[in-house]
Order: sequence, then C-alpha cells, then structure tokens
Amino acid sequence: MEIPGNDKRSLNFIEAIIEEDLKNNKNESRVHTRFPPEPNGYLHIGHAKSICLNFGLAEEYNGLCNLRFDDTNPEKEEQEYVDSIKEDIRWLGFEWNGKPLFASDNFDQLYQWAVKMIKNGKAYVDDQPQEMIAEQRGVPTRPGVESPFRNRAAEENLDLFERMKNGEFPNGAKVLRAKIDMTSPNMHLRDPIIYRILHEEHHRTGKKWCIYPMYDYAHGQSDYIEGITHSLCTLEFEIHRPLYDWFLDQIAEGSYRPRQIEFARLNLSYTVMSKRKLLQLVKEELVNGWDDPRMPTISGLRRRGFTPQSIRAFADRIGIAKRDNVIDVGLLEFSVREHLNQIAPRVFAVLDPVKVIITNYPEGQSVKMELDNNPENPEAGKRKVPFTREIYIERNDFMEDPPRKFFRLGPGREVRLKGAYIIKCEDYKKDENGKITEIYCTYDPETRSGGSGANRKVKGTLHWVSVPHAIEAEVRLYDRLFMDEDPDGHKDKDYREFINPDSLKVVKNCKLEPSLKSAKPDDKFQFQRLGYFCVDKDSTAERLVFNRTVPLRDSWAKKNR
RNA sequence: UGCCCGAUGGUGGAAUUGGCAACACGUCUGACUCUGGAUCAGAAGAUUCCAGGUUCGAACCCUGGUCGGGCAACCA
Repeated sequence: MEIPGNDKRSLNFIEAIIEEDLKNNKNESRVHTRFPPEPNGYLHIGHAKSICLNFGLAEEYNGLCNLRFDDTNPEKEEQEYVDSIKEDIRWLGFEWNGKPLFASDNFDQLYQWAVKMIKNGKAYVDDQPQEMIAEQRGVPTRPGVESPFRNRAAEENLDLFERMKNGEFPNGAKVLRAKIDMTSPNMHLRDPIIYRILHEEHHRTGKKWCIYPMYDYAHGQSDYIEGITHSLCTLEFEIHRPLYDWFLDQIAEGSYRPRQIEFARLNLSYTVMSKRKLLQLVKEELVNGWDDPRMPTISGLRRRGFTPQSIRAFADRIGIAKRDNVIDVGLLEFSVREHLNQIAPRVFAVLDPVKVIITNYPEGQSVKMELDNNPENPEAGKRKVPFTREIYIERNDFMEDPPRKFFRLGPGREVRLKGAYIIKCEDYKKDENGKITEIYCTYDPETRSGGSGANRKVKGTLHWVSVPHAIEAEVRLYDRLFMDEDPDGHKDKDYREFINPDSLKVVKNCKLEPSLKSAKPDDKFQFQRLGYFCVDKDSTAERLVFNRTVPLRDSWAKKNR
C-alpha cells in the first residue's frame, strides 16, 4: 500500500533499540512483534497507532507480527469484538503472521508453568479474601505485610492449586500468588496474583477452566511461547516491566528473551479514547453505535470516509516517543484531505439549493458540459454534466448586499458557473419572510468553458446542478463530537457534558448532478467547493445518503470567523 | 512524600560520538488558479523546564531543584 507523506525519516527510539539488538545478534537477529488487543471493545485510532507500529516494524525489519487476542478475562470478552478487530486490521492493510492467536491457546502451558513455580517455592495459594489481600499489600509509600499463607509447603500449594482448577472452590475463595517481595517499592512486585477462580464460560475454551491467569502472567509468557522479540505496549505498563521479566526468569530456558518496550499512547484533541467511555457512548446511545462516523473508532472513521492510507500516513506523521502527547485532530483531517485530494472524483452537489433562472437561455435546451473528474489526476478522465435554463446554486453563494470581498453572486455581479458560462445577476425574488426564492440571471454565450470568450476573468466560480436533471439525496454533516479540546481533562465535569449538540446535521433534499445516480456505499467524492463525502451504508438505490468526511479548507470562512 | 517515567516553537517531533536547534501540522505573506480547494514561493514562531558545573564548545554529560504523568482490580 502506498502511504502518502511517508518519506524517509530518522529512527524513532524503538527502531534504534531494534537496530542495536540486530547489531548484537540478540535473539538470532529476529524481529517478531505482536498486536495484543483484548476483545472487549472496538479498535480506535489509538490502536491504529499501535497496529501501524507493530506491523510496520515487522515489515521494515523483515520480521513477523502476530495478532494475539488477550482473552484472559471471560467476563468482558466476546466474539463480536474479535471479528471486528480482525476486520479493522485487514482494512488498514496489514496481515498477521499465521492464524490469529489467543492467550487462551496457552492456558495448559500457563498452568504447567504455574505448577513449576509452586514446586520451586515461587508461588503459593492464598486463602484470604480480596479485601485482606488488598490491605496487606500496603500503599506505594508504605511497605506491605506478608500473608499468613505465604510459607505453605509446596505439596499443600500443589494440592490446593489443583483443586482450584478442579472447581472445588467458589469464586474468590483462593488465589495463586507469586512469592516476590511484599516490601518492594513497586506495588506490582508485592506478591501479585497469578490465577483467580472464575466460574465463567470462556468464549473459546468454554467450561474447561474455572481458574484464569492474570494479565501480567499470561502476557509475557505468551510472548515467550510465540517467540516475540520486541513486546511493545503503552506507558502505563512501564512499572509492570520488572514483573514481566521476573516471570520470564522463572520459566525461560536458554538465552532467548522477549523485551517489553513502552511508548506513549495516542491522545487526540476534541475526543475521548478510553474503551470504557467509547462503550458508554454506545450503550447510552449518545452516538449511533461503534461505527458512528463521529466515533474515533476505526470502524467509525471508515464509515466517515477515511481511507486506510490516510490513517497510516497519520500514524507515520505523529511519531513514536515516550512523553504524553495530544495530537491536534486537524492533523488527522489533513491526512485524509491529502489522500482524498488525489483520489476522489469531483462532482457537483448543492446542499442548500436556491433556483437560478437564466432568462436569455433557450427554454427546453439541454447541453452537456464536459468537466474533469479530477484535475489532480488527468487519468481520471472527464464526465458530462447537463446544463439547462434553470439551475440550483448554493444559497450562501448569493447575497443581496454583499461586501466587496464576496466573490460570488449578488445584484449586478458576475460569476463563472464552473464548466459552463459566466452569468450576471439581474434580479431576484423573495417570499414574505425575506427568503430568496429565485434569482434571475443572464448568461454570456461567448464565455462557455473552452470557448472564444472563455478567458474573461471573473472573481468567483460556483458549482451548480441542472434543475430538471437533479437527483436528491440526504447528506449528513458531521462535526467534532465534543466541544472541548480535552473533554476528559476536567476534574469537576463529566466528559459527556461537552458533547457537541451540532455534531450531526442531517440535510435532506440536497441536489446532486445525475452522474451520482449509480454511487455505491463507500464511494468517495469531492463535492466541489464543499468537501469530501462518501456514500453511507444506509444508502439505497431510491434514497442516496452521503456522509461528509471533512470539509475543504475554507480561507473565506476563516477570514470571517 | 515511596518507586518508575517524562520535559525541545501553538501541536507533534528530530538532532544516532559533545559540533549550524531538522521536518510535519497549524499560523501569516505573496504568486497562480474556471474549486476562496490544490499547487508554488516565502515569513514569523525556540533563553531546548530552572540553577549550577565539566568543556574550546552542552538539547545531549554531571549535581541539585521544579513541573507533568503513572503505580495501591481476584481488569487489560
């Protein structure tokens, strides 16, 4: 896949580590990464950053990248999510190594290794209730105290652990803990829990297990089993790394070791990125599902009209580093404009139509005007657009009393109809509310595009649609979902308070040029002078529905802000 | 008041041996334009968190601070 803007650049800190490892022939100079989502929600643009990183590194260094579902918590995980995750990764243009993998594939091995740790005196069964364990763990500034069950004999631990597995105890009755150091300044080293009892059916292993491993235990071991060399995760796991390494030391043989490296997660202005909050938006119907075009989910961006290339270019541009960041959502918009500008056919669509009657144009005459499909790409060819005496133009392309800098239509003013003629406004009609109902113009036959008088200059160029040929459509105009740059960043206010009431405007009865008749869901266009739009999946042959992906840059609007 | 991590234009983010503070987005000019788009040309914007130190020379090394983030689920 060709990614725009992907020029050569200096190495990010992870590439620097990899090149160092390669130089030292670490792990036989293999590069093997993995993308490890928990199937408990839909992927979002932050995951796209991680996907591009992990799969991108594998491509860059001739390595492999696994897809591994981190499915150690049967209470929250569902098949629907694994399906959507696979679809999103493929849509971004990546293919994982072999089959999709699951942490749950490793449950037997994980159990065996736990037994080994017990035998080595590195793990024990604790009978205490959750609250007691939490209390004994202490707080970051004070050491914890040891559990009274900490020094049980290995045989007893073995017996108890097996009976846990056999389902002899109810949820929460016992846990298996690593025996590390209750006084460690790192909370994660204070005898962390390895297994808990959960009588819960698992989406893949069914009823086979009633004990499930915790993340810290399952993750590194899965990396080890899969031969992962560089295990990339976000910053909040930094403090887990000593535990990651500790577990590996208990089970690993030989010199091969995966290495955990942390990078800063993506934050985007004017949106929220936590799965919990995105789930909440969906559940509370604040948006219309996970793929609502206002959502920062990959499925939402896809429906909004983003291309995989634009998301990849975005991921390239934001870089990889360790400090917290907030990326301006404008950069994402730039990336999609950049790509769509190259590939989107130009068409005429009038969203808020007002009728123009060209009084000196023959009634009943219809002429096909030839227009470029995409001036950026001559190979896109040309199309014919019918022109007649009555056309629609955009309501805001006319002003009764326009300022000097308004390069559009007004009484006595001239304007170019793109691909057709220069017209002059002679008169207009209003209804009793003062709303413009019709505009009367004359045209200059010499000024037809490509014709003898065509190079006469006028200030403005308008898009238009022939009245008798116009087809109607619904257009959905999206704006950012939140009005605040950091909706999540207010201690005293819930992020939902910042939801933008105008984030979706549905405009009906828009007038489109007839070539759009055959447009199919996901087709992308530039509605000339307005923005980039795509056909929504709600669209049918009878009722076309378009989503606005992003408006064109508009220096006129900006000047008037 | 413990441990871990971070700090470079408005936003990201380079500077790979201690040697001219890249680049991108954004902003502003101008040119061009049958999209007020795109494109092209240019500009502004940085005491590299602070204070000391080492050095001919420090964003980078040392010392001490400051500020920000993270860590106390039988979540991941």
